[in-house]
Amino acid sequence: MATIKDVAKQAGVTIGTVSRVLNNKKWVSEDCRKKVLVAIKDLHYKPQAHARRLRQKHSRICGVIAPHHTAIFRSPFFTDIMQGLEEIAAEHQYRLLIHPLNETARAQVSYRTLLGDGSVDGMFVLNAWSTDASIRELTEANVPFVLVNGKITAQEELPYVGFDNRGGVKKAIAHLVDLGHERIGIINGRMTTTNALERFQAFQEMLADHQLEFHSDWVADGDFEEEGGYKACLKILSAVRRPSAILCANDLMAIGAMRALKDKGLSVPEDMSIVGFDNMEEAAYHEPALTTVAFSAYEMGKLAAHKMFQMIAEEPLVEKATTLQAELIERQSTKKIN
Amino acid sequence: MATIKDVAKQAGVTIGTVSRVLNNKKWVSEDCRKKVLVAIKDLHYKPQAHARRLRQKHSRICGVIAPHHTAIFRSPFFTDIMQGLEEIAAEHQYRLLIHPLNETARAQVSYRTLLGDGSVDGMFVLNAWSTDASIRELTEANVPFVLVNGKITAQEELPYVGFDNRGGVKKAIAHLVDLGHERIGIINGRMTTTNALERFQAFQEMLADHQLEFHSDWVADGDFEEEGGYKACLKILSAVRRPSAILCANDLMAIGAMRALKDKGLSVPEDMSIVGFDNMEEAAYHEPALTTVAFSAYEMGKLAAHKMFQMIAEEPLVEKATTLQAELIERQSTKKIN
DNA sequence: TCTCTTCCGGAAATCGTTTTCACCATGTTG
DNA sequence: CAACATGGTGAAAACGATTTCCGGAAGAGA
Repeated sequence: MATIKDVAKQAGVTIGTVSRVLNNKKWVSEDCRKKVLVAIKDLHYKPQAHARRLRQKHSRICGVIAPHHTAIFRSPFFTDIMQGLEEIAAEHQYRLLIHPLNETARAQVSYRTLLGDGSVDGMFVLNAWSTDASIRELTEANVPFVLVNGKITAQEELPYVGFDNRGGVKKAIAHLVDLGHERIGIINGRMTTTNALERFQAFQEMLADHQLEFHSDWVADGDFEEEGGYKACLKILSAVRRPSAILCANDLMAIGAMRALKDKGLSVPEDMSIVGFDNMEEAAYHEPALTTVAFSAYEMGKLAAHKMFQMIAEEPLVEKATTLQAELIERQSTKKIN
Repeated sequence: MATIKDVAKQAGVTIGTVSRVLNNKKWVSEDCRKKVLVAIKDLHYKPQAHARRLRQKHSRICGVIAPHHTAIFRSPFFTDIMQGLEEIAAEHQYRLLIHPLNETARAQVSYRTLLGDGSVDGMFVLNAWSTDASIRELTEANVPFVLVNGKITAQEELPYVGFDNRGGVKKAIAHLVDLGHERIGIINGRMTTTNALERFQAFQEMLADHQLEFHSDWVADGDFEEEGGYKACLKILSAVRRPSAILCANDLMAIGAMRALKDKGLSVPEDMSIVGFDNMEEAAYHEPALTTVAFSAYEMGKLAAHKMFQMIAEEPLVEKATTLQAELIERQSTKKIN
């Protein structure tokens, strides 16, 4: 490996001069610059990243971590976020360092440890749990970070990008009310997540706003999984009085719920209207096509990255927490009630 | 930020001693070790990664690059590979550095530049094109690398992990022959990729083996996309004599092909048998369920990572190129011919 | 008591850069 | 002509760790 010394010797100058050429600094004669450039090319010289970073105190690398998930690459949701992060990172010539977490590491992830070693200029924290107090370590680490699609319930406002769950639920409920529904149930996601929490809270508020009945028999947890949605739906169907519509906190559970309905001999939307969340690809192909509240995880990733690079550039953040607007996509799984 | 000097001062020892404690070296008294440990904890000290790496010449980081693809996180195929990489990396306490490539960067990616700066201990190259001669730079860079799911057509054998495409095609054709098919068409993927190339070559050979007719009217390119599969199928259907079965180089094209057949009023498998590749999730749900050749991208990722860590440990590779076996999954899209 | 290990701490070199500072020519101004 | 900018260069000091080498103290054996 050629070092800067070799280049200097070859070009007949000192390493200081080589460094100036490398970093496009002023005060290098055209003559000298050329000599150095030739030497660099001849020796296939490439500055050592670590040496450079040691001196410069930054790495052009951002970390990505999802503290509560094992198979980070398995979920289209995560990967959509990362695609957004990646594209904006590329624009800034930054790279993404993925922090794998095995079973033991996840149990006791220390953000101070992860950030304190200076290997990243910033950190994206994906899907943090609302109960994860250790997030607060991030603020002590003195490294910019952005919480994405999951934040802790805390007093202080941390840099955050997420979905406008209230707005989404509002649109969904308004749609169902428009169609004449008065008995509306909900299949929830895991309540440690921000999205599940906010969707459920908004659900309750919207029912109150429309002066609709809230019935605990019409509430079930589905854990954001297809199978969970199936079971949750069965539970709701076992109620003495049934709702006429069910709001599902994501599409996967909605598909599970529709499977349960089919198994029980009920048809969608004739016997039950279903609304999902996320607008995943299968939602459009499903029979019947699923009415759903659409959010873009990809856009969320881009937004998060933009926020990050503002912080890295030490520009003031116009808003600490940003939410993405929801769009209701009406398909065949909801129907006017008679 | 506390440095090793601060810790040394606090503990009343020299930095050499602190370093020995940090790296669990011998010749440190229990007494002294404790003092240092306390100081480290008190000061929230974390060794600077870059300084350490500068000295130690390795980073516990592996790079991941997909030189010919923009949206690396968009394909379940890539992300499955990465999930495999990630899990094995976690076992070795390695992290993954994703190299984003924007339009301009992709055009002139230089592996020498990417690897020469010493920021990664190894590099995974995903889906390299068979025509990409610049891959050869990797060998000069003196950094371990593994080609995954895509290799160049070259004399020398490079470290590679991929699918046993021959075996897969062999099983698919044998299955169709068993069912009595004699006229078999193929919808190809992009021919710059190893998988498409190998699948097509194997297809031709297997036809010859079974002494079946090879007809250029029954061959079409579908670019690995759903829409491409649709168009390619239409092209094949326009032949004067039609095949009775079509092999599709991936499931996405198979689904497109089946859509084209449906549009033309033909039914699968009654009028046409279809075999796909990859066993993507939708293949099982599709109506009719798709018979397909199953490969596991996830396993491929794990295998690639294992190979990588063998190389990093400087153990001799038992085999340079490894291929994953295929499994034929028979579903409803193929049928015995009368 | 002397010497020879054995065990451990401290000083200094090193990794490969960037950055600061000093210096020397030149040319410019008072 | 003195004083003073100014552009170009080299020498050396960081950056924060690891690693090597040296030497002192303690303990053992003669």
